[in-house]
Amino acid sequence: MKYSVARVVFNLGVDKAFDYRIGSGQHILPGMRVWVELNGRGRMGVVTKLLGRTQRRGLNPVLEILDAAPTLSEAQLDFACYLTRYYPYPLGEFLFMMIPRKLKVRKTRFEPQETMIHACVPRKGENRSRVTYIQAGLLKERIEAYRRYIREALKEGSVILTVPLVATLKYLRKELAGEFKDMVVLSSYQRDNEMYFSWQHAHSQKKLILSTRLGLFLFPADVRLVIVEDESNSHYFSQEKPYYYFIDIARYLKECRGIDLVVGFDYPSLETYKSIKEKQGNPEIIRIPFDLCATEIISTLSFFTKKKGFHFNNLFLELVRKNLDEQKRVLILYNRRGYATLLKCSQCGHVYRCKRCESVLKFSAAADEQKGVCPFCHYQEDIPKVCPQCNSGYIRTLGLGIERLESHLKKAFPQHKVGLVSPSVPRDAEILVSTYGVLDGPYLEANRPDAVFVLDSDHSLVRIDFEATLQLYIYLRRLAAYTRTRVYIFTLNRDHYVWETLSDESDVFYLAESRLRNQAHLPPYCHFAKISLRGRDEKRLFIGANTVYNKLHDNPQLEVYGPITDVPFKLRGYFYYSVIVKSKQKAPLYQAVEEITKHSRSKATRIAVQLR
DNA sequence: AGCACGCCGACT
DNA sequence: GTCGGCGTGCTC
Repeated sequence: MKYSVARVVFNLGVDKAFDYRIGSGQHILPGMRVWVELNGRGRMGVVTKLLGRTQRRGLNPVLEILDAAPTLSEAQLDFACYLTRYYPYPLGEFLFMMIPRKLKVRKTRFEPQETMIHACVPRKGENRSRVTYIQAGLLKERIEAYRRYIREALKEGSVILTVPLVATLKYLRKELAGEFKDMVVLSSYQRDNEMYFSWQHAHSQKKLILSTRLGLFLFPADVRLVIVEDESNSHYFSQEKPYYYFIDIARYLKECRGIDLVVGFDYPSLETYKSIKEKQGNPEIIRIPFDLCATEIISTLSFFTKKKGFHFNNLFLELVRKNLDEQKRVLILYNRRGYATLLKCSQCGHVYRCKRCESVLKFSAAADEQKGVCPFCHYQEDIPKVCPQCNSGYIRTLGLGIERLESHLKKAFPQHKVGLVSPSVPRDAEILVSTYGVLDGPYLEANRPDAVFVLDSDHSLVRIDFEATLQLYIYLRRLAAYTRTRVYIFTLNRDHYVWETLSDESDVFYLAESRLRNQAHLPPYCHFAKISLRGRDEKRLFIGANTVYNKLHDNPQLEVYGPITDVPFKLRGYFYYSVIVKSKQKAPLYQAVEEITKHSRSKATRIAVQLR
């Protein structure tokens, strides 16, 4: 069969393929990148199919073949098509996510190494594909459990082990390097060339690939097993388009390729909890018993007073002192970065705000650089001593951040070493101060504190987010696993149900949370879409958001809420409104979202969708 | 994604 | 009158 036409897909907003004429002597295979002319300009596209002929006359020629062998395997083309059945994004969007960054740049050629595999490895039989859940309190224990699965799968093909954070990636590499010599690391933090090299290496036979979430898109054709570590971690959510829920992508890859999936966690997401409960796909479940320290809930208005300056309350001081006297290492958690939360002129009351966002600049004195910092876009500004607005008042810093907390602690405990710790700057001291972020990486597990004080547990409950309680529960339980003797939790809401369940079996909390989610029609008991509109003109955006709302409202199968203003409402010069849509059935929701995204293509207001 | 085409308001 | 913003449709 002689092919004379190549069907090409671009990374455009439209879900459409274009046909090009193959010249004599051009050897093209599906999955190759080609350079062609579209609408009068050169463009890179991916060949998805070869055809004998088409109806259309006067096809443009394929100008250049950029690959000596396909950049994308047939398995990847197949998977991209599979994903478009579940997401309202065009095929090209997914195809280009599967190309390493270096090869997305204009006209870079690709000459594969000899060892790279291109042939499509046959799928494993569907009925033989398995899911395994591994629940263990410590990463160390989970890694031990993963070893056996990696070893087995490597006999047949490659293994991808994904982690939510680069810090965890480094830790895992160190742990696994001894046993698995042929290991490749793939992460978006690598430079283009380094990651290109890793990518080529990853596509040779039978490799163990350690990666952040992009690994599931750059998978080699002989992949046999995917392991998703710390499944419920919030870093697995894609922050930009296309929005996806990472564990779903792993599940789709499992179904599409017929491979095995191992899901590891200390505490699962409610989706995963539900699917385990219902024994979906007849999973294998491995539970390693948990070893938790005691937790103490302390009901108090605040851990400090502000009469004539800042004072910690006596109970807090007493408890910290008691632990320090026993030579214990204390960790103090407070979830506000920076020194102060507000910068204000003492004379005219002028408050510093971000130039691009709807936010108040917080004050940071870290690394001895005094700056106003936007908590959302990280815009920075030097703050003068005297107010530029009224030229007379001096600038006051108000509100408590961990940097100021650290300096207060230094004053309260002058005999002891106090230090700030963040996932990126681990440090050793008798009193450590940090935000909750430290719980996401491997740092705390490797540097276990003796006692922990959680000072602002209530803050996390106030968040307008249905995942807030679960998130707090997971953080507190993790703390109890990493801490040697005791976790002290300060709260105003002593009667919140999360406290009652904290020291029970985790099932007690999960059952309570599931019941609430079910009553409130929240995931995993319904399908959920957040349609976000972005635009520079606030009024027009609001009108656009209302149009979206009205369009959806007419559909009796959908529950529609909004439009609501996002947090932050304004970011980097753009305003944000969202419409929330829920539905018992998947089909009507996905169809409605498809309609909305198709018919609202306007330059002034852009739409993004988060589906789950 | 870009670009052309066509519709509408506002202004030398 | 025309200039220009913006919605719509099309690109092999």
